[in-house]
Amino acid sequence: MNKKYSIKDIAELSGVSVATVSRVINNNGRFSEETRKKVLKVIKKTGYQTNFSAKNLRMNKSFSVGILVPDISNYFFANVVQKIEKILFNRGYSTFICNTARDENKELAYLKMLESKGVDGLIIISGAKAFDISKLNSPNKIPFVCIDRKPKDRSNTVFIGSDHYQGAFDATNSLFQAGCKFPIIASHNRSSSSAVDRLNGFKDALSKNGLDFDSSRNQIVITTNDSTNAIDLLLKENPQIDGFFAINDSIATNVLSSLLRLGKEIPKDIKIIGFDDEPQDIHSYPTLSSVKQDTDKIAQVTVDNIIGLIDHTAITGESITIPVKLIQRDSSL
Amino acid sequence: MNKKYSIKDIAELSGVSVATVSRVINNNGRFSEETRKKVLKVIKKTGYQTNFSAKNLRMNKSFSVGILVPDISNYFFANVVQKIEKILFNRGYSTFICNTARDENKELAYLKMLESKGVDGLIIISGAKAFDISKLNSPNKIPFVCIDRKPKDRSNTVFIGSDHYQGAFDATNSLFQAGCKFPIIASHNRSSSSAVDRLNGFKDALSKNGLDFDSSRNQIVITTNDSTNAIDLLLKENPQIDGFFAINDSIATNVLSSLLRLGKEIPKDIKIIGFDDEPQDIHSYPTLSSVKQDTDKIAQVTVDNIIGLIDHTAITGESITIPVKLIQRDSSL
DNA sequence: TTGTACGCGTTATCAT
DNA sequence: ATGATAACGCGTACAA
Repeated sequence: MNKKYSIKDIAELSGVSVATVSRVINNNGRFSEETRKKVLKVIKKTGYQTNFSAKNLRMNKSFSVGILVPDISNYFFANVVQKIEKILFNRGYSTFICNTARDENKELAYLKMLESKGVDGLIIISGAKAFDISKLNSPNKIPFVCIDRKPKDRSNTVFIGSDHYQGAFDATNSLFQAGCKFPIIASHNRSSSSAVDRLNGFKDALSKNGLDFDSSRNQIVITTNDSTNAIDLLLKENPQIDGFFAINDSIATNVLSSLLRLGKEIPKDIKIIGFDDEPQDIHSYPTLSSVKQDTDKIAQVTVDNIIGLIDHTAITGESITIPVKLIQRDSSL
Repeated sequence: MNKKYSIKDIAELSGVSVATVSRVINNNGRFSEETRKKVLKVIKKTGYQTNFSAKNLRMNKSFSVGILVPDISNYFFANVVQKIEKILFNRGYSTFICNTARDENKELAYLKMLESKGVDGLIIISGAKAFDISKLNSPNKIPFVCIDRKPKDRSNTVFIGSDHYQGAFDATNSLFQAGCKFPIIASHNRSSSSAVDRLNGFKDALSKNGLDFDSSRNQIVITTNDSTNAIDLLLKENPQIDGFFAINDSIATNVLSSLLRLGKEIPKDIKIIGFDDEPQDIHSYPTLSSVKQDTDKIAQVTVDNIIGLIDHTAITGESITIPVKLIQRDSSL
């Protein structure tokens, strides 16, 4: 087993000073090609690696960022976090991924820890409604970007989100185009800015097609794992219902299975479109239509902006909307 | 905005030396109750937080661990990682979650980075078949535990895995008990120790019920998103097939939708059981039976062991098997 | 082009 | 019970 080498060891082994080694490693200052080769050779031979604790301390920079995410086992979140982490790694940053479980106290605890660890930047995914960076001690010090849920004050951050409104609008509109006369929206009981946007898109698509939104007839809130009874009731009261726009794919599959259980034929009797384009959508029967968020783009834009903020090459106050795409499958044809 | 306080500032503000402040913070050495109160008061007022870069440098310990995971958007992995991260955080450790995408080069790159960042321990989830910690520079220095996939050499690590064999055996056996005469296994084309264990469990359940395993008739390897044709073919050749044990839920739903597409009735004509108990199993139609891994237990045991190894209160060489549980739903009744 | 010396914030050792 | 100080590994201003 090898021992752990420090920059001092490298200096001694290559017969130069630590300053020179440092310069070679970081390509700073000037040095002869000869010493460069000599030093690099020793580094290679010894397998020397930078001690980041020392470097961080000296430079007051950690080459790491923190990501706050509500639930990493949610497909959309996992997907975008994964892509962000990959891009960050390729750009020399490592990532603390923190699962807040939608708990504001946890969020704060994580933020303090991340601040203490000296992260250079923060990525907040769908944070608490009242997300407030000012709870931290060095508020103006740590730059942060927000994804998915609009923060209260957008002036000191960059906001990146999908075009939830347009996605909902397109999905609902396509239900009409496929022949639906009375589509409704199936949602959960959490209120996030994305959920609000999706609801608005649904409403506007309704009115564009000559219908007024009535929450008692055009909306169902799914709160249980088996919503068969609730849906049965609603359908009995409103037999004209012939389409569902679900606020996410989990609710869409929930609705789908309930409808099948009630003997409905999909898409003949009732059509369904979900949101997020989860992998299993192609394995449901019938296959599930869904609105796909561009997680590649979201991740790329997020990393560009957080690193930009860290390097002072980007500015806050921006609000970036990423287009979405409706994926038509059997459930809405 | 507050400035950033160092231990030196706290010392000055409370009229003691930095040494005393350090002692109070870490509850080391001895100090009067009076100074303790005084110092803590200043800390509270200033919002002082430890600078971990400095602490790490001094103590040669980072209070952080790295997790290598093949694919965080896989439900099982996301779930166990999430729980591990939570427990670690509660025990004062932060976590670098690294997505290796089943790429050995990436795995190595991550390991080097983590080593450089000075992580105190490593958690390897389902790592490369040839996972070899000796590629690192300080091999004997960083303790690690392995989850899910058995490492080549188990003597210098702790291995933690579900009882895949028993899960597969129970699932297959329950198919027989539900009336199946000729169940087959649906698998993917990756070979992992867990996949091998599950296959063996399936085989043994077969022979216990008087059948010999024949890979051309008792096994189908799913490689595409739509396996309808392949399944159709196999069913035509072997009309006696009346049950599927799928190696995971993704393949199970894939098979399920194909069978429905082929006009089969589930579970009347053919019964299905999957593996991992993913959330959407209860939203498929019919609901999907599955073998549930105890991710709570896995996470807890993992953290106990890695911290144990770090603190030298645990030893390597152990192999811990976590029981699984068959969840019966409509697809196999 | 290269070397010396200092400081980053913390903990630990040795005094007092 | 408390204080002074060395040491951790690194980057850099300044000197040579």
